[in-house]
Amino acid sequence: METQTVEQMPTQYDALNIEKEIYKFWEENELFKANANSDKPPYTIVIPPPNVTGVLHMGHALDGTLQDILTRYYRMSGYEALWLPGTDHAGIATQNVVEKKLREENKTRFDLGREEFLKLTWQWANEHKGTILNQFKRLGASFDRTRERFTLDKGCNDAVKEVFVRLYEKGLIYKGAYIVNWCPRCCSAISDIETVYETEMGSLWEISYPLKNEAGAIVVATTRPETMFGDAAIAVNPNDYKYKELIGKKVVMPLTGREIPIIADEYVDKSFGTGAVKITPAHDPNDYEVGKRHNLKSIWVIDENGKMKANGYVPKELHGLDRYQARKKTIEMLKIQETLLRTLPHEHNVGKCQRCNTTIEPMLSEQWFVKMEPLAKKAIEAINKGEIKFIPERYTKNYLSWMENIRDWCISRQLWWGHQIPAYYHIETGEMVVAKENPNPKLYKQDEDVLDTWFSSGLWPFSTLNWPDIDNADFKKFYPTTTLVTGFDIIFFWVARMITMGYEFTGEAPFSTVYIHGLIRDEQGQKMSKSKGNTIDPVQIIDKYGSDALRFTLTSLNTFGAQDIKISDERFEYGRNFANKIWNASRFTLMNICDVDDIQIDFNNLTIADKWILNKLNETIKLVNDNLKTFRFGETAHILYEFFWNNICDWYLEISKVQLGDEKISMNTKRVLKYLFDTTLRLLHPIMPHITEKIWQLIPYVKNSSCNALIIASFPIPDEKYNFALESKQMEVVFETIKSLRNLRQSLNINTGALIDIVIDANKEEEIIFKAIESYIKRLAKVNSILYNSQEIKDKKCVNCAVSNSKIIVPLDNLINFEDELSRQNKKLLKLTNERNSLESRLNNEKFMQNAKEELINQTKTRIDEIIARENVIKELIENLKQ
RNA sequence: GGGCGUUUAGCUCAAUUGGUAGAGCGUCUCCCUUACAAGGAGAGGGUUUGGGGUUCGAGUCCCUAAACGCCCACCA
Repeated sequence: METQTVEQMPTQYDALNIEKEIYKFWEENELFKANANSDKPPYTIVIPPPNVTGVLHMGHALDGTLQDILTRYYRMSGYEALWLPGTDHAGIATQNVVEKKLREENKTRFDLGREEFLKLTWQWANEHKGTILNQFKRLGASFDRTRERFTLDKGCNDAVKEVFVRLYEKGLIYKGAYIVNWCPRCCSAISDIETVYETEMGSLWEISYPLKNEAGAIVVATTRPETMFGDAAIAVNPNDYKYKELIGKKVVMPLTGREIPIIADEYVDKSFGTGAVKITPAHDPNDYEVGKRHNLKSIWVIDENGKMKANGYVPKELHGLDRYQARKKTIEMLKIQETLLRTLPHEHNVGKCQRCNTTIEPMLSEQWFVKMEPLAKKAIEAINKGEIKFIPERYTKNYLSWMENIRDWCISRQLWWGHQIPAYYHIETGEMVVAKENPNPKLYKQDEDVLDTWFSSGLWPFSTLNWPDIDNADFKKFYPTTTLVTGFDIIFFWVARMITMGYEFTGEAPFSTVYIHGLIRDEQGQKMSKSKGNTIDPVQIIDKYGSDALRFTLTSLNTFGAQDIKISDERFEYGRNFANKIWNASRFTLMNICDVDDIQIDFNNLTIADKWILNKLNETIKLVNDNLKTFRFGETAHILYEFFWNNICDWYLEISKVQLGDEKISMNTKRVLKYLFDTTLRLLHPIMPHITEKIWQLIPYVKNSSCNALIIASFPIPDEKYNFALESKQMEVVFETIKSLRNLRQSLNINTGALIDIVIDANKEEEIIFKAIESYIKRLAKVNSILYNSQEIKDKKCVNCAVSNSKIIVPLDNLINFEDELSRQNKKLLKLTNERNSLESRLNNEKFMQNAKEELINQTKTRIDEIIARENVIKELIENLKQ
């Protein structure tokens, strides 16, 4: 790393350059690389693989930051930490991108053929693979890229085939004809959870179906008149007296004249619409079930592209028409025939393809499914036994209710980009063989379909560790993984599947903890999306504010259990300002400790302030450890911010200026400063890795031969020898005194430059404390002299303030506004009196005395004594002011 | 329809087993004091969404109402 002297450090932190320099340092020294042969206990996180087509968004930035914090924390805490990176081949998304490019050249994938198309897609994927993970690097991600994986690489493909074959042999994978969610744009089946429902305003059309051979008709209500050509029956509720007589009769369909029966089925809701439903088994899931019960024929009238089929069931005028045009045309035709009775406005939920937002067409087709129930069983038990914990816990319920009502998973996709299903059909006989390899390529042809992307993602925690080779070092060392970090939006898509697959194939939980964080939203709480144009690009934020600033801000916003995290560009100023504060405080410290010796802190030569800050640091160490262990990231950030800014910067550094000027304690103060910064930078490192690494390496002596980088330095743990309860309490007097005097100066409008003289009227006990802290008071409150004899200023005009149980008197030569001062003191007194009254009423309450903890009672008594003493001081002041 | 979450200062959010509310930003004063104006010092600002209950004591626990948000289910 470049050497730089403290004097050369600019007054503003140059995040951009320093972050690049530091990341390079980590990479060149291979500090992210995990060692499968080490003796340390493992800590493993596998990245939720971002889409290979993707670019970094704020969700990744948050997710990545949290994973990096954990990885760095455990790495520093003595674990063999592995954060395993990789990308997802993202079946539909990637294929869509490549097809779009082809379309620009007026080509389709069919023009190229499967082999050529895949070649092109691989080329594209390989070109883009690096993009997103390189963007993760800007975040400071300490993942081990020597172990980087891709869900479609050879190893993952082997794992997928192994899993598919085993599940098939167990009877847990089957092929069958069912109604699936069909996306006419993607031209593929999709699973239930890839279908999102949106409420839309539509119409409910009432169509009259005349009875056969007699007068009268039955009126059905439908939202989809274009499917009527596939009707196989009209259904009514068996208990519906309106239609009792009609059950078993036939109707003649309008437009086509085909005859269909009227049947009775419980499924029909008497109160909805007209109480009569047309049944279209090939194009509606409920109708399909009804059809099965009544042995109805499935009639396809819409094809894979969402166009009307050109068959005998569909009127010629509609052949090849898009489903929406066909709907319009059908209505027109019905109107002419006067069989359309009414059109009612109707709000309903329409299923859309999660990927392309096209309206789903429920369609009967033959697909591959995973039988989920037996697999889910183990995954449910695991949670109930506590083998896997969700954090926050409430997501457990979510997960369980989904698992308990799980339905079979449609895993085949009519795409080319993905894991091709390892099923082979005999060219002549059609006999099917499911196997990892084609038994004879001359005789067998592989199934054309590929697997749902989430099928391979579901194996990610072990496929990336070289499963099914369970004897390899990585799998042995790092599986099961430790923590999974992700957003709640993919619990079902991904987490649930990893758990089921993990148990089925490795016999154990793929991870012990699932940490669920919130989702990033814009200032208004809206989801960020490109189409809304409300996205904030993390890379731009890093360029503008710095990576550590981004990380710190995101972390601080991610308080425990938060499910929305609202951000705006300006919010990152918070992190930037903090980074800058760290930078400048460190500059100050480094300048002052450049000649520090390499000797331990002399505990016999510590000042009250030293002991206070060491005590505070020790408390902070405990809090940070506790909060990081329990995934309280936002809280950790706040604790560190508060400690660094309010304790170190606002007080200790100012006090250290006094101490550094005192020969007797100067060197020991430097040692304290060194220890303080060394330790605090370690605490901050997981959240703000770059700036802390940079500064830490500039601290004299801390970078020794056994550890030349903060990233692998040990994380602080609390140590009793730094507990100084008494001195910490005494320091409160310093703070109170200085604050009171500052307050006084401000309210009396005393020139900031002017030094004042003060007289302290204290009891013996407190006088000792005040004498010990005189130098701090003088410096920080700009005091010239301190006297302890109030007699000397008896006749002077004075203004006073109460501090602890003492009185600080400031003689004034110039006039002050006694009215203002009086009201200020009265206000203070009132506040104290109110507090005392409230506390006293507690003590007077028998039940409180019975029920409250003794400690609390004692605390209350002590507090009352304190208040009384202060009240007396203030009352006296008020009397003086009145005179 | 079922489930979950949220509601605290003008805004964004804290408050770890119930002990009497804090921070950042914004506002107002003052200050370029030799680490930092991306800074320092100080001030103002809250019947903790409404109602009821348990308790000596409730932002915190229970009931209830409302508003907002999310997830699941998918009635033509």
